[in-house]
Amino acid sequence: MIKEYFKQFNIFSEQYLEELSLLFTPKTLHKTDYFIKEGEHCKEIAFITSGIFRSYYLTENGKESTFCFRFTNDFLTPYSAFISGNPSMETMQAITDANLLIIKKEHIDQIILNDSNWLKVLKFTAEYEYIELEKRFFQLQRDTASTRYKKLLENHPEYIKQIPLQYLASYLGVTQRHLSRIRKEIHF
Amino acid sequence: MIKEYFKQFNIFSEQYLEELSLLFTPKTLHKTDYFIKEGEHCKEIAFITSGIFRSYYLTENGKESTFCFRFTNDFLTPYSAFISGNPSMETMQAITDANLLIIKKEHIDQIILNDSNWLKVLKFTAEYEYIELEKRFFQLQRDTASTRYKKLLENHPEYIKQIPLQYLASYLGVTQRHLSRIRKEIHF
DNA sequence: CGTTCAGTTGACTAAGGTCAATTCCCGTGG
DNA sequence: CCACGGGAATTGACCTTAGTCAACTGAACG
Repeated sequence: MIKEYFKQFNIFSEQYLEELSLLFTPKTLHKTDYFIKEGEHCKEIAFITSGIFRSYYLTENGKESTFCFRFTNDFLTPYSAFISGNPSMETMQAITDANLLIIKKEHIDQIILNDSNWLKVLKFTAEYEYIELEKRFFQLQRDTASTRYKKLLENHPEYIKQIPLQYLASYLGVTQRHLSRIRKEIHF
Repeated sequence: MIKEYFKQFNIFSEQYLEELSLLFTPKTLHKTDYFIKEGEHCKEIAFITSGIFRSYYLTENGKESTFCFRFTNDFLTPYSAFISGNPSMETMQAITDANLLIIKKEHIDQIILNDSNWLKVLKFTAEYEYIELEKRFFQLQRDTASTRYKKLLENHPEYIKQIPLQYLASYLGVTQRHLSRIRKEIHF
């Protein structure tokens, strides 16, 4: 739940969070529907009440490179487009049927205006996202594809269970052909 | 200059920046000296008045993987260790003789305490660092080593001029042997 | 002139990509 | 219950990219 998420900051009163919840409106997406496409501006943010999303961007030769996945109880936003105001590089697509709670970006901008509690939350979020991305960067730079798969298996077994191999391969930065080789080698 | 850097935020008065400058103390490092080593906590931040630094971390087989470089007029800090308070993954080493202006982290913590101007600066910084890192991540995930080198040549020719190939190769995520191949192929 | 350090190159190996064929799985309709 | 159609995953054969190790070149400098 949204309220649960914001409680971790120990900043907002129960009543405030109650009111905040009212600003979100439900929305349903079906498998293969888009939340946002490359080139669009970020006009809304969503909280995923059910479903899985994939974020990808396009390479020069027109192929898709998977950046990340978002699951139930995650927030869903093209983060760099959200903070920069630039058009999104990412395309975010539902890979299962999904239910969202949506809030307009203009709403957010109003809420956080000159509010140092929200400033703290956004600073925390940016720092958190940085650290997570840095971890992935380190892995991508120094580990072999096989090591990356093994670590994913340890740290995020839910990825391997719930996500089609085609997307997993692209997330790990290899082809599906090669991921198959890796899986064969590991599961002996 | 430090004052110049903070002027971009249009937040601080000339006088405030003057006082701020006084909190920094000069320090000289020689080529191969360390600013911080892996495992240490981040206790100070530096502004580079002259020199070049390299940040790297260690891989499983004991090799070094170069994360980034910092030049004159950049700030120098193991950013993720700074924001998280955890021991640094990064080792930061001078690759030329260098002059720094140092400020203690405890000083910073005092200054920013409940100061919403500084909160804005730190939020901006975190978001900026996130976006820069995301760009590099995208490149690493989708481009070949050859493309990465070409882009570096376009966007940061100063890297190629000023940094030993050994470190450049590691920054690009390849061996020096392979970088040599790439250079040969490009410079016809 | 030797020494040292940075960069290049050759020969070989390993990791990973390409393309296409095949198998597996599962749902749906007869 | 079976047939078959389509999407997901695996595999084979071959090619390209990148790593390993070691020898070599070349400038820099006392």
